[in-house]
Amino acid sequence: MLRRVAARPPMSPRRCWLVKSEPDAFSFDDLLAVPDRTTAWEGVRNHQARNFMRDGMRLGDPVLFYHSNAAPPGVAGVCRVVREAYPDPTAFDPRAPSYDPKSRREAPTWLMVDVQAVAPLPRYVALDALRANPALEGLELLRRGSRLSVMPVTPTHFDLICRMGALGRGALR
DNA sequence: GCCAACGTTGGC
DNA sequence: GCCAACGTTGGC
Repeated sequence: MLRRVAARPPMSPRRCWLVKSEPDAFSFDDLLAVPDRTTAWEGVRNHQARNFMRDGMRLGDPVLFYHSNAAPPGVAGVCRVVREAYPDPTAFDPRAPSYDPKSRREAPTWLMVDVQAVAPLPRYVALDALRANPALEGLELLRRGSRLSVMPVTPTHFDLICRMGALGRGALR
């Protein structure tokens, strides 16, 4: 019996994302080692990044995991959204570095999503390789002064970066 | 560790 | 609402 499984209407392209993490703090390998290979993306304290999580990120959306402040910086792996935006409890915790006294439980300012590791990129895709690929023109990450920690990536760019990382098709989508 | 490029804060 | 000072991000 045929069963309809499409999670979103036809012609609605799946959105893709990129998140940054400093590997010294939390690397893609760390994500692979965590129970369920799933973590809450806590601590985002930028409104635009928050809005992407709140308004854009949907269950199942694929996400590139980027290592910032690394040597070299680059894309280390792929994960996916496994829980949509919900309040970030670290904003309520006075001892947390990301504590925000202005965020109240009744009206949380800051949200987070859960992401689950899908697969590491067999070949790490370093930032200079991204910059060297003309087909990646327009990638938000490469914009001068870009500092967003959560940003959208077009499906075309997403697929290309996966291919640059030698990730076999079918790991996603 | 340096510093450019941002975002935020707060005085006015 | 302007804008200078300050803090943070993140490549190098």
